[in-house]
Amino acid sequence: MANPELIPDSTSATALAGRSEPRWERRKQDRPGEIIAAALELFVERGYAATRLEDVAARAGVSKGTVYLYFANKHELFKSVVRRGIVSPLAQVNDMLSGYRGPMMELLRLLLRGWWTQIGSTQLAGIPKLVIAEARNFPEIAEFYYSEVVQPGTTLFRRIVERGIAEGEFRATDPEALAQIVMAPMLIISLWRSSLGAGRPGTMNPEQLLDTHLDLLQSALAAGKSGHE
Amino acid sequence: MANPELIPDSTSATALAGRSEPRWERRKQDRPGEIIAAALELFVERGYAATRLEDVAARAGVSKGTVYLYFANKHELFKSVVRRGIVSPLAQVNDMLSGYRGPMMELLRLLLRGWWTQIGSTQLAGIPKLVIAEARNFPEIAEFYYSEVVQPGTTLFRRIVERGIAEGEFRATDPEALAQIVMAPMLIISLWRSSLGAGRPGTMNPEQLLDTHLDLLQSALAAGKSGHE
Amino acid sequence: MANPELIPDSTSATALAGRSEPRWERRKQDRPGEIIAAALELFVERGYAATRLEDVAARAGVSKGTVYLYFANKHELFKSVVRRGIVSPLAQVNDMLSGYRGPMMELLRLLLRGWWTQIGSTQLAGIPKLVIAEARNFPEIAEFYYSEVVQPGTTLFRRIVERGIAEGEFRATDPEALAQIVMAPMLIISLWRSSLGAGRPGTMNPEQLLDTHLDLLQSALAAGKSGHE
Amino acid sequence: MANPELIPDSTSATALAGRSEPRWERRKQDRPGEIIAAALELFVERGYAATRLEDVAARAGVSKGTVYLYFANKHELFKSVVRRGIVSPLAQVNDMLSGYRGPMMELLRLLLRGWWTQIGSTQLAGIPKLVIAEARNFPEIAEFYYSEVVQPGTTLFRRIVERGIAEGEFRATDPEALAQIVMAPMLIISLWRSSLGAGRPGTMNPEQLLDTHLDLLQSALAAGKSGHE
DNA sequence: TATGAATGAGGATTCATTCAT
DNA sequence: GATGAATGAATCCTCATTCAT
Repeated sequence: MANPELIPDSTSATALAGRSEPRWERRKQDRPGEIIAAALELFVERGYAATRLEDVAARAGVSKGTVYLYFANKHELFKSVVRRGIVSPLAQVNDMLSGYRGPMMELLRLLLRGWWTQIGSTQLAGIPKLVIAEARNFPEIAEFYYSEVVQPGTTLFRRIVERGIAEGEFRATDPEALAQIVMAPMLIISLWRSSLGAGRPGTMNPEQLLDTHLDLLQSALAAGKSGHE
Repeated sequence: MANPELIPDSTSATALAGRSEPRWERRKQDRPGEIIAAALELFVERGYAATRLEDVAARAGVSKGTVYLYFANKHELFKSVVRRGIVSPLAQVNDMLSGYRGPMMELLRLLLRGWWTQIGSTQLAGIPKLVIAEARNFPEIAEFYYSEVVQPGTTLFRRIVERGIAEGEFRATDPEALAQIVMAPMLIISLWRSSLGAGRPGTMNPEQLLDTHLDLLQSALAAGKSGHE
Repeated sequence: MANPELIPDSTSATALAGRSEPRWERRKQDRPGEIIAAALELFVERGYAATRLEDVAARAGVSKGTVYLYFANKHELFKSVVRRGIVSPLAQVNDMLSGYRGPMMELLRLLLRGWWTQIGSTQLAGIPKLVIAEARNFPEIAEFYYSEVVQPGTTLFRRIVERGIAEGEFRATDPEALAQIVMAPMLIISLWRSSLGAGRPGTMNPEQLLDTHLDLLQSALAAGKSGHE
Repeated sequence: MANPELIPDSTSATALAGRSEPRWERRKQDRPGEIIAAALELFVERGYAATRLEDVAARAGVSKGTVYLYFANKHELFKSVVRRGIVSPLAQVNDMLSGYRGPMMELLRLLLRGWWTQIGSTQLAGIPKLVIAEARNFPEIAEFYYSEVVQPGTTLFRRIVERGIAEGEFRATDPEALAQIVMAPMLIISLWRSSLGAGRPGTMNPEQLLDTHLDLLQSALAAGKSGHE
């Protein structure tokens, strides 16, 4: 049996264009893709255990048995949902990075804003909630997410910060903690949109939040250079 | 039947003293308290659905039937766990605030460090994960958490910021977004400790993270004052 | 959890008395015993897979869930049925043997007739069919039955035969094959009664069959002594 | 639709020659024959319910749908397997009998040894286990097996015995019981080979068993003539 | 109060069967 | 004829909940 969730997305030329559609659009006859999309919605809405396979099937427009045609069991379906939900964002980020030249602060701005248009505003924003909620019950997923998202993400931002410091753009600060602080608002936005904020539109303005966050970072990192001299 | 989870915690004189024990310690023969404590552990570890009442009973050292003596059903037990997990932190925060006089930046430092010793480093840090994971299935809990924690918390920090700006301590910034940014690392720490980071000690240094966060805030908010003049 | 099927039958003073009741009668409140008895009937009637746990529960007069209170799953219930169905006959046989003194031919007669009254004419006669039908799917049961019934049984009869030969009562014959031949009619009777013959009363006369078998054995083994001289 | 299982086997000239190949060899493109052969193996190995049609199809080298091209459903496939497994042996026996002249004891020896080479040592030996295990769930098969195998077989051996007695070759004995005793070892061998003994090569020596059986019969029946006079 | 045996609704999973291609 | 994707009835099993003691 083929592992449909591992089929890489063909291309991503438009990655920086700001489309809000997920990269892995539902193609005609892409049964596993349709099932994963339906499962993502329901898992995010209700959580793993409260999601019945029958509902996933119904939302995907197939029968219960069809789900088992493509996924060995609920556990595997969940893992496929998360894997695909991780693979796709990673590709987006790589797109954002490729060939960047310029100030580090500008890169941070590009990444956070790109994250919002490519990921944060899409269904993919539901993945962190899923992973956080089920990490204890899915050690494999936790390990996967840690090594494929958390670590690379932290490393990415740490390197940007380190480069900024090295080039005199930023003042000296603990890079590890700084990287975590830079990423924090993205997590807050994801979680809010897929959890408490789900029924409360207007309670959070993600773009405003990200912009304020970037402004503060710029001030803090620039200020440090002269302010402490 | 009494609602044990609503019994207020006796006193809180030692709130700022830095104890790491939860305020609602298990008293002798405090059956409901023991059950709630056991339930909190298991709910955080496994999630709501994956936690069996039988295991809660076993961990509390009582029988399955006894749980139903104090809680109408699993739903109510969960709500009691979260309510008590919220009531307690709120009391702590109020303690931290009462009678503060001094610079706002110092108050922020006091609050975040106090949060770590009083809440973040205790079992109570598991509550946010619970609420985030089950918000969709427990609208009542979501509403409760939103109105009792999120809104008051945001308001609290917003007012501090506004006062800091008014008094010339901070530069002008969007207070709502800033409040969310100030709180973000506390959420990140809570979630990390109760989810992905559970089996990965040493991957996060909360106190370092909070300190760096506070330093950046200080730089950013102070920098602004002159930087934009 | 206690292993109810391993609780030894209290006594067996009446072992040779020819009761047709199973030794492990259903005691008041012996839930597991009642469930095993019901399961034995249904497994023999329909086979393992075609027996629904719900039907077992219904025949035992309990609910579905109660079955799982005493047996981890269908597999374990089946194993318990077979184990108890083996333990009991073994005790019977030991009773028949204890303290026997006399001619070996008489012992064979005693064993086969005792088998009929104690086992062959009771529900226990259904066990061999179960084991034969499911041996491939239950290697553990197969191993258990082989080492606890087939081997000891063959050894028992082989020793009787060998002793008969040594004492000049029987003529020399291959003891292993002879033991299998001596036992064969018991298996034929068991299988007939629990399978093809179930709806065909009168098609087999087990006592007549055993008597004829014993007569033939007597003739064959005695004849040999002089016939080959 | 043709009933492929009723197509008679072409010839049987070599019936007494001792081939160990089944008579109904798989001919080129004999789809139903291939499916039945695969089904026989799996039914014997696992039992009726535990055999999945998909596995039968796979072993026969066809697709699941193809099975339904030739057999209305699983039930019918099973009946076809058993019918063909019965038709074939019956033809073998008839071959063994045709034109026999000589002592009855010699005929018994011929039949039992012929049974071993033609049936007992082949896959056909699995049929009795199948029939015994599923008799209750397949009354039609039970009836068929009873009327086509058990009754004719018993009648055959009864007549041989009666003739032996009438001609003074054997001593007087209950012919019905005797017939059953004569046949018993064949059943024991079949069941052993297809069940408990499947993973235990060397635990039974069928030819030795049959020879000992025949020797005992000869002694018993001959001895009787003079021994009881 | 406290217990734990008993219940049965709910949901994951299997697999015989169908049918469009 | 042949295929195998799709279906959904059937059944195992879990666990929240009840209640007699």
